[in-house]
Amino acid sequence: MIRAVKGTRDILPPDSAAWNHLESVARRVFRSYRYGEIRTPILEETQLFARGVGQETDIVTKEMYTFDDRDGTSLTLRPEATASVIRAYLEHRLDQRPGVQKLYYLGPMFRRERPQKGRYRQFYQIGAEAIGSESPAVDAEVIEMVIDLLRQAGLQGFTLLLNSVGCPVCRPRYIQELRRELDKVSEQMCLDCQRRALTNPLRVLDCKVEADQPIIDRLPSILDHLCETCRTHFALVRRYLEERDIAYELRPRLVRGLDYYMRTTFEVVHGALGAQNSVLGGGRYDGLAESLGSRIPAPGIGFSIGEDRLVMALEGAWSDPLDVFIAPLGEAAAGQAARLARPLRERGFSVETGSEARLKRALELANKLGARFALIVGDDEIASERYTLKNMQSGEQAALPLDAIIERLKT
RNA sequence: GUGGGUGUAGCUCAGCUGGUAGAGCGCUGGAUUGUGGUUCCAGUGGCCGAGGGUUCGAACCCCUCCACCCACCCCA
Repeated sequence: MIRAVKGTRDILPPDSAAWNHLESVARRVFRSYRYGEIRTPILEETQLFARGVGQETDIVTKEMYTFDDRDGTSLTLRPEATASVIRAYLEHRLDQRPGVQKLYYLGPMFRRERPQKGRYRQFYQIGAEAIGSESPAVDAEVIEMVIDLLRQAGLQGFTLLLNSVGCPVCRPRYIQELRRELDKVSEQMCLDCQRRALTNPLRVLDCKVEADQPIIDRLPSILDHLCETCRTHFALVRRYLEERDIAYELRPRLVRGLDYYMRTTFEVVHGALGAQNSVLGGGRYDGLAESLGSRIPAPGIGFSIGEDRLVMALEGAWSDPLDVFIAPLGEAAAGQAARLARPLRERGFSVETGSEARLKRALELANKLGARFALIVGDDEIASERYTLKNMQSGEQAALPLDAIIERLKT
């Protein structure tokens, strides 16, 4: 048998209802902050990600689905969306439009990693970007919005982690300092850290090995090495968040894996997600446009939610119950059942019409389908134009005209 | 890419020291007339992940693959 390819999966009903619910909450929240949807291609030129995400990142070096098009152009299935959004912003000169450009997106991303809990090769992200301003007030609103979204989606027990990773002025100085300190202590650390100390010292801060923690705690903190501009920016972001009553944990050790992040970075974590406890990640990326070769600046901040993980973290399956199961008795009744179904559907009720020969079978099926009501349409009903509406939970039933049925369904 | 775990019915699993498979749930039908859920009865369903080996005989032991899951790396 042909199966779904590794790391991809089918999302079937009733599970898909939870996804739809989450997506409609997200759209509603985005709209309330006046973000508009952007739909970018899933396929982009490889260069976009190589330069945007960062030549040295894991994503670019080993996780991209890349292939040559027939004309030889190298194409890649998008591993994330921010680079595409910035590309579109520049391509369509959105910088010429008034105000901050506020865009949201949702859809599949692709990374060729070993799948595990909360990690797929095709996974879904819901994200947003606010482009065209360096103001810390924008940072605060973006974070406020995503927290709002999580709340409205019904997520409980999550933690917002906040940090600043500096800018091209202060980060290199910090990394230099970090390297100096690591030279002294790295041999006491785990093998991974010894490797990281040489290749990517910032990653050492992320190490989860228990024995390394005291050592890491004594390493210099980026927050003590921010330049003046970054320091005031971060102070303001924090103040604005506090003014909005948004609780966060300061995590000077929070490092993001994509090269383009600068200044504000944040992440939301949730227990019960396994090793992949991050529900969302985001940050500011003021230099991204330039690294794509643009002369037009596009300073911005954004986030992206791991939809697969958020769905996993949301407890209780979202169900979409069947309102009415119509059980026609006999061939004459089938036509009448269809005539009754239409006005009910027009009013937004979900309706299924059965075709069971015996009422017993029809009710059995209505029960299995989880119908709230069954509507029995037989000869008596057709003659009197009063149809038997049965409440499947209580078992109560009554013969009612159509308008009364509609009223009853609303309960 | 590296480790660990697991592969038996649609699903969740049992199968003792090797004698060619079971349960629960589900699904289908029955307990007669236009009343479901509970109950009872019957039925459906499996090249025991694949290939090879040992053996009179393998779901079970050995080898090799493959798939899925979890973890590392890294990230959503």
